[in-house]
Amino acid sequence: MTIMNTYNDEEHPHKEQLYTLFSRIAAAMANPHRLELLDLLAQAPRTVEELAQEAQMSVANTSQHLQRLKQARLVVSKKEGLYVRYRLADPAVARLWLELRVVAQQQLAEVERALDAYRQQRHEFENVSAGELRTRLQNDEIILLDVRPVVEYANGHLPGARSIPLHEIEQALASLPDDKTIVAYCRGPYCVIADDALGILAANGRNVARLEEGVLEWQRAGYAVSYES
Amino acid sequence: MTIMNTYNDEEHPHKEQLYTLFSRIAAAMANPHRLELLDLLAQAPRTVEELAQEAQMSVANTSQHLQRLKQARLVVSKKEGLYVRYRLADPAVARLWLELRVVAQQQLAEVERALDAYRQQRHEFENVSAGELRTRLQNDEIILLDVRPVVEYANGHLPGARSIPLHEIEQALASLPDDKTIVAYCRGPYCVIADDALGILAANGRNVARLEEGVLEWQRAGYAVSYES
DNA sequence: GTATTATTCAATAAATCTATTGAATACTTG
DNA sequence: CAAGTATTCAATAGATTTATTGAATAATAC
Repeated sequence: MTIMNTYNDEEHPHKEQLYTLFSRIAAAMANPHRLELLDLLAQAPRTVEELAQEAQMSVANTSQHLQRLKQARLVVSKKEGLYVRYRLADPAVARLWLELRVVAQQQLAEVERALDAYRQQRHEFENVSAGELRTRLQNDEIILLDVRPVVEYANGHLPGARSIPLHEIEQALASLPDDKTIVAYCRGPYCVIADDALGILAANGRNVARLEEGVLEWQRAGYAVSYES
Repeated sequence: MTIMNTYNDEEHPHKEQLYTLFSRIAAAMANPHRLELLDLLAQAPRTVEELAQEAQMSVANTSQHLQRLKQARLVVSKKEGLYVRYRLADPAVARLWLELRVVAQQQLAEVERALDAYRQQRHEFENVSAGELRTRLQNDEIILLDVRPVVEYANGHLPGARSIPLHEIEQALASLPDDKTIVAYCRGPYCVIADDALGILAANGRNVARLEEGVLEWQRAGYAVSYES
């Protein structure tokens, strides 16, 4: 079969340049470590060493990956005294990362399997939807906990959420009412922090449930985010 | 500085698997040719040879790139007699591609420059916004032309648009009223087909304007798409 | 059956990407 | 100024990606 093509690259040599620019963004995201870094930065800005620690990689390696992200303009850095603090270049970057996960989860059955392997208590706790959460929170029927590190809470959290980082859960037990369901959330559906927190709470006889959405997903659904405590 | 991390990979070895799965999607998009293929498939399903022709690459090379896209579940293929026809695996893939371009355009000034180089008549024609188009179309003040190939029009087009592929513009001139502004659109802001069409129309004394949005952008803005003529 | 056509496979060399290592740089503290 | 710390740079080897080429496969036409 022979096809005629009337408007192609012969006449428009600059088309390839455009696709090359777009592909550089994708290439910057085409590495599991860099995605983890983006994921962390989507929660809150961080220094190189903090990122290296959280992502369990060497500082030099982390620095190199950050520079590739920076070159693609997905993140920006600012020198703060002795440290260099990185953050996402724009909220649109977080949306792109979210959209990537949507496609992955829809198309790759492996994601479901890997998620079950990673979040082993995934099916142990009752899930609360974002909509349900809002009404039950307004009716004062539940307590909502943000169990991420404080820096992430400070960078934006769900309205009405109380910050209790995972490692402080046990000490905070006494201050939590035992007549209400405690709902915990963390970075989103691919994060285990909330599961771990709920495990501790459930072991102490509390009535618990999980919100799978993180701040990003909450925002994407059109809900507002709080920055004050 | 030393940092304590209480919930990391030591305890959760499956986390890396998840990020690896996500990165495979990005890796599949990390090549200009594959993005061009995705872009074409976002307009309409096509056979390998059609894609090779449109993207100006060898059939073998096109086939290999298509298989990488297929492996990442971004496209699916169906054997139809002698041909293999590829299409996007899901509308979410088109949304991801759109989101990638949004980030690129926002963050990379080079995109603006490359776009100007590619669409040399970019600033020659008046632009019509999607909202304005709708009202002016309802008031019967304009004619809206879809100048993409017929297969793409058949795969979905803006309501009220008339299909006149670029290479048929000259013959169709007589059938176009000369007392109305003619608005043309094609695949979106990174496509020159509409510019070329408007060039011909303007040279023939018509009053013209361009709609930068393509069907994808139109849909993303929440407007409905027609499939009938 | 044979010839034809569309697509895929296999093999290769050039280019790019990655993690590691140790050294270099830049800023702060005293 | 010297010492200490966070980050980046440079060099390297191993792995992955790419385009090209020619052969292999599968469906159709005669």
